[in-house]
Amino acid sequence: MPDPSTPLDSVQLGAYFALMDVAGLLRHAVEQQLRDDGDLSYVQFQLLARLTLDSPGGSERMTDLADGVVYSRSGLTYQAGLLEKAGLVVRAPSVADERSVTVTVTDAGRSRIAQVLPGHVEVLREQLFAALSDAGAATLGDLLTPVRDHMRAAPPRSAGPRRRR
Amino acid sequence: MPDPSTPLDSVQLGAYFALMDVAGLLRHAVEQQLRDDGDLSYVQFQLLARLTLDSPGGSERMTDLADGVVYSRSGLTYQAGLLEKAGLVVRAPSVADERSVTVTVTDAGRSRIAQVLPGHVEVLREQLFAALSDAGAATLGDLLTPVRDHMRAAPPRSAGPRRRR
DNA sequence: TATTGTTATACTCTATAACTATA
DNA sequence: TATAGTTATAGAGTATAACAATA
Repeated sequence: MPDPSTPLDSVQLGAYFALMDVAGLLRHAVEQQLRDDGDLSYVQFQLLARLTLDSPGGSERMTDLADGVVYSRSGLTYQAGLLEKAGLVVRAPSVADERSVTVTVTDAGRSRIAQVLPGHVEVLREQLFAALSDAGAATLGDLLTPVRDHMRAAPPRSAGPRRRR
Repeated sequence: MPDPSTPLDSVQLGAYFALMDVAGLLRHAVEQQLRDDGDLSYVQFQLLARLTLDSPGGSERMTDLADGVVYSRSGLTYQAGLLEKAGLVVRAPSVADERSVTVTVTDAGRSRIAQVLPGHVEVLREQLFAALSDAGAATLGDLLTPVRDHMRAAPPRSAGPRRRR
């Protein structure tokens, strides 16, 4: 049961800033690599990777893609539009529900991911795993996966009384 | 000694995506809170927090601030300009080296941080620490602090042979 | 009425390159 | 010459609100 309005202790503070700093630096390095090697933003890489690796048939509805990749619907429309213009995905109305749009990776999209992956892994090895043992990586995943699940489940901040302003 | 061009195993992959997802979601939540409660971006919060909490006399050189907060000099000039326009910091030429500019938090800047901090802590408790024990937070910090140090030390990616393009 | 997705728009942020001034 | 910082500029990304179409 978390206490209400006491400050965080220095251990928690340290974990928070370390997390944000590492992720920020890593994202910066990774954006660079993706842009150089495959002309992709990180969001575009996430979308392509999810369709290529996680999705049956390489297809998914826009709404399902939005959850866990992008934060606004219009942002997803924008990114999907860029991917489609580049020939990496195709959009088509769903058969079951004509309101929905199904996004599908193309062969070009799959090969773009393949093209980018080696350099991506190289950056991760150099930047992240050079200072993180295999056991450390396992622990990190075990710690953060429940956090991700919790954050995805909980409504961001609509509930609760609004603060001063 | 990391192997050259083999793919990452699923444990490492999982840790990587969990890290990026958690940090992305958390940053989103935190940006929202900072904007609502104190009209600050996360970068501005970082700058103010660093000056207020870490710096002797609340002052630091532009160059020193840039390291570890912002990635380009012009980006820092932009953010510092916004903070100065809002009356939260003051810029003045350094006495020792007239090329340098010293940035100093004002009282308004300190009180802005104080104004924003309770809500900030609340978000961290709800989003991050609700799914992370005290021991987990300690472990997380222990794992990520060396990574941060490594990433700050190593040149991002200027060295090494360039990839396909 | 609620949901899916798009569009228009406005804004924030970032980076590159050219430039000034001091060391 | 090298370093510190600013400026101009241009581009990428995001969010909000209004909208159209289907359920």
